[in-house]
Amino acid sequence: MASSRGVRHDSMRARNLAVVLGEIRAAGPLTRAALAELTGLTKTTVSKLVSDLLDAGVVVENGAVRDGERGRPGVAVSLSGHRIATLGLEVNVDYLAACVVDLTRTVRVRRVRPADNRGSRPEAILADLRELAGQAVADAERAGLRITGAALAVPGPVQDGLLRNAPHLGWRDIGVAGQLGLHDLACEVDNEANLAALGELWFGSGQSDFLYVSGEIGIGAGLVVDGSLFRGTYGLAGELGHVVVVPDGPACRCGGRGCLEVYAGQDALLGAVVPMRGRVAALPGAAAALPAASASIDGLVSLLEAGDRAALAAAGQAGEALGLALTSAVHLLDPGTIVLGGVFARLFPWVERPASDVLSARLRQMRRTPPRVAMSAIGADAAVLGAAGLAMQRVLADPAGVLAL
Amino acid sequence: MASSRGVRHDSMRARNLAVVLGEIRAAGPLTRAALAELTGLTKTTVSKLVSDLLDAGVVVENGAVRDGERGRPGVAVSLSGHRIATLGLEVNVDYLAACVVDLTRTVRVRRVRPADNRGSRPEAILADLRELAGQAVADAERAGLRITGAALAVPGPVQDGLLRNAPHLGWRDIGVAGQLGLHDLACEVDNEANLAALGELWFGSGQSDFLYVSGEIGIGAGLVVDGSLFRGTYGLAGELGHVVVVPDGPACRCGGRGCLEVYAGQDALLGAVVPMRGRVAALPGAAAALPAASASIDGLVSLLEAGDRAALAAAGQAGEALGLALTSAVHLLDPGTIVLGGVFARLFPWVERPASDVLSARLRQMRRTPPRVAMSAIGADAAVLGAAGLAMQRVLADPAGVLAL
DNA sequence: GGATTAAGTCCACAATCTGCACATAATCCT
DNA sequence: AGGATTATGTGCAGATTGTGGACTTAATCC
Repeated sequence: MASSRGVRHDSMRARNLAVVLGEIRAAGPLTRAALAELTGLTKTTVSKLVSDLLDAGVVVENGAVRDGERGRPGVAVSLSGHRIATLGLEVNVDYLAACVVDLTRTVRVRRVRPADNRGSRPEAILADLRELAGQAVADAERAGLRITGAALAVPGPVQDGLLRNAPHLGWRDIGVAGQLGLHDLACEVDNEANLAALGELWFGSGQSDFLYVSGEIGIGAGLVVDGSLFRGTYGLAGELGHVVVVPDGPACRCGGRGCLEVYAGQDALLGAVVPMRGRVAALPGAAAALPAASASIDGLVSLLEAGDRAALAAAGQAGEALGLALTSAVHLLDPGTIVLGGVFARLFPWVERPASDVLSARLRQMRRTPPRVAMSAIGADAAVLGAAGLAMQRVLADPAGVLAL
Repeated sequence: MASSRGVRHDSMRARNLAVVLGEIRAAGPLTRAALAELTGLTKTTVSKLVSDLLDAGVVVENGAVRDGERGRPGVAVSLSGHRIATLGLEVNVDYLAACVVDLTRTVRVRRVRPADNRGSRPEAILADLRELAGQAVADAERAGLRITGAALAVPGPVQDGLLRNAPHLGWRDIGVAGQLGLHDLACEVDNEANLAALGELWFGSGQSDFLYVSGEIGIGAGLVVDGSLFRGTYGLAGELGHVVVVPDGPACRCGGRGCLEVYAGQDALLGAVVPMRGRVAALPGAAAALPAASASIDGLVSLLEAGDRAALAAAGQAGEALGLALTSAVHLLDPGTIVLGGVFARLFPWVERPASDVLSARLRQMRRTPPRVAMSAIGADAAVLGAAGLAMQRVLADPAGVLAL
């Protein structure tokens, strides 16, 4: 219920530019005539707007199309990747990353710097990141791109631009964007899971309604409904990792008991398998520690591929627990489909079946078809890419404002 | 990502009318000068817009205000309850209801007709409801009101205007609005829980961020974020009743096991107390049936007031189970506060404490303050009132379109 | 090669908001 | 009291933007 401002002539024009640009983005190359049809504006107006967009280098004409019968062929316009681009950044536990993405969703620059950021001082890490960002921007500018915005993914909940609590970095209440200090470049900050969901939206399978499950060291999720992110009241929605799976299960670092993270977090997967009552415990040996080879997710995948029994049990249990948490999530959030990312994408062959089975068994009566559980189409870069995508959303939502048209 | 239409002159005006009207609604009586300040429009424009709103009977001038220092006093305008009103309707298991609400949120007409709609034929019930609606509209018209829209609350999930499944009515896939057949009056249909949440928003404690928990025969919830309802992808969000509380608990009618409804639904409260592992079962006698006096919620309240042990245990357990489900809901939905309505409002004194205790124990590390658990300020009419409120939202969102300004 | 069809542009016109001037109505100050 | 001051609300010319129909352009059809 934020008090909204009135519409003036310039905002009318700004809005129409955004509408036209949005239609070009959504429906591929389009002629001016088709745009007039789609937007309800007249051909005259569309012509003028498109002309401005061409001047700004946001769109290009790609030659005549004679898609149909007789009559003068139209000239299709589509997004241009030559001028406008945005910067995505990420701080995570063991690396820093930056990328530059153009309007056509092509990744133009990608830089990753391994680092051990556990328990680090924010100032030092953010100085490193600023340097990395500077390199990425320089690369992009050499390619003739203009960076119009940036966003930063961090491994923890963000409220009002403040990183509340990143347990694995040991950071609390850090005004990240301010300390990063990108000169002249607005930089939004958001949760890794939220931005990874936007990554899936922009660079993934092309759906616009899904719940992205981000299994990194913690487990988070980002819900996309009709192409936009649901953030909840304080921006803290989607904490799938702490959904209750077993009410009197083992303690979780969040203060609760039997959260999803206890059963399907990285610690649980990498050896510290916690039996869910009467299930895994019944499989002899499953509750024991896994062989040493599973000290990393790579190791675990090798064990699973080799058919190691304890590893299979661990993955199966994680899948079941995930299915239980997703059942609650489906009832509460009503996602279109479910996309497993991060660790769960790597473990997909072993995790998907148990999770789907739990989900469909429990949802059978309530929905004719339970949401499909799919694997994320993009890999570990989801969050950085999504950060660039978020910055790009700003351009598309208000090209006039961002580009000073 | 619905393809959006361009802005033309008339839509600019329509939007500005809505902006001005919205500001008057949100910030009480306001002078034209204050409106100009708030909306960013000029005094001239505001004057013209307000003049149209006065002509339409949507707002009234309420005399000069000399709120401050020197200078000519302004004339404040505020919403008028004299002309515009909307109709709220509800079909529920044991009654039909209709109400008429004016722009100032005053309930002008209220009609309830007890009925036993279990396993009934939709045609018959909806014909009764049409009659009731007709009476309410006639009452309103006698009072000089003009009904500009309607909405209908039904006890089950609604998708694309179709009532999917109302287990207690025995209805499946009913195009309710069509069968109701209100001539010339657009009628939206939505879930009882969603509309009760809007009821709380419009007629309750004045907050605009909360999760309304609707404990009727089933348990549902409606999330309001910044004054608007979150519906999920298919309009099925908020099914709190089937959030998993105990993964291997007793079977629920939804096909799942250990859902919240099993522990805190009306059946559970009225005698069929199902022990949650190792908790209630430990209280001797709690798992047994309650005395016969508890065949209704009224009876249960009497027992609780009399200090009946089994009843107290049942309410306490329901509260705990509710707390567990709400924990998951808070992590996923991030509501501002939690408002208990329906049965849980009546049982508030016995249910709130255990629910809050579970919630704060489990959220302690993740949030500085867990969401407050409050009692709904409005009673059993929440859903009908909310239905009228939804119809009113349409008027406020587009006064020009609805009132043909 | 002329008729037909459709895309894109040009130009006069219409809708809406802006900015400033001005009338109005109160308080403040002498 | 009466004039100065201050702020509200309205009238009028002007600016911005979209509209609608006529016109030009470029293709296919016959």
